[in-house]
Amino acid sequence: MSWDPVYRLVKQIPRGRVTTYGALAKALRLRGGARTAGRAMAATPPGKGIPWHRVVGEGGKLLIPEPYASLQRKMLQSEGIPILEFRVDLKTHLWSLGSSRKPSVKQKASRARSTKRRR
DNA sequence: CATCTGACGACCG
DNA sequence: GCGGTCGCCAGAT
Repeated sequence: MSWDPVYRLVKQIPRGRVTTYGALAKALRLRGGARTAGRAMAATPPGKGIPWHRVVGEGGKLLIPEPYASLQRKMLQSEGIPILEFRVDLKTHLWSLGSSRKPSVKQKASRARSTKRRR
């Protein structure tokens, strides 16, 4: 598949270092941009020795959903990379005084498809 | 073959 | 800072 170059690069990330999807995409000139790099990781076949956990979002943010997220944190920490993460889950627990936002349980249904593409 | 789906990120209000 | 939109395109159905 066309992910080969991506995997090859990711495999070269030295222990204790990380990179971002955007950087990856840029380095490889992926036409789809960071997103394509992301898909490449999502399609990463396990057991191939590909250190997918060393690829994070721009700014060092961990974007992947569970159950990978916790695994990734664990692996990175075991490599000596501290994860700074304090902050409560404001998104779901913040009570906006008075009015403002409502904490409804609405799913974020990932990024809503653009207006034309609704289902 | 047609559609839907996103491990993103830049931009805008 | 936060939520929504847009571009982009390889797989899965």
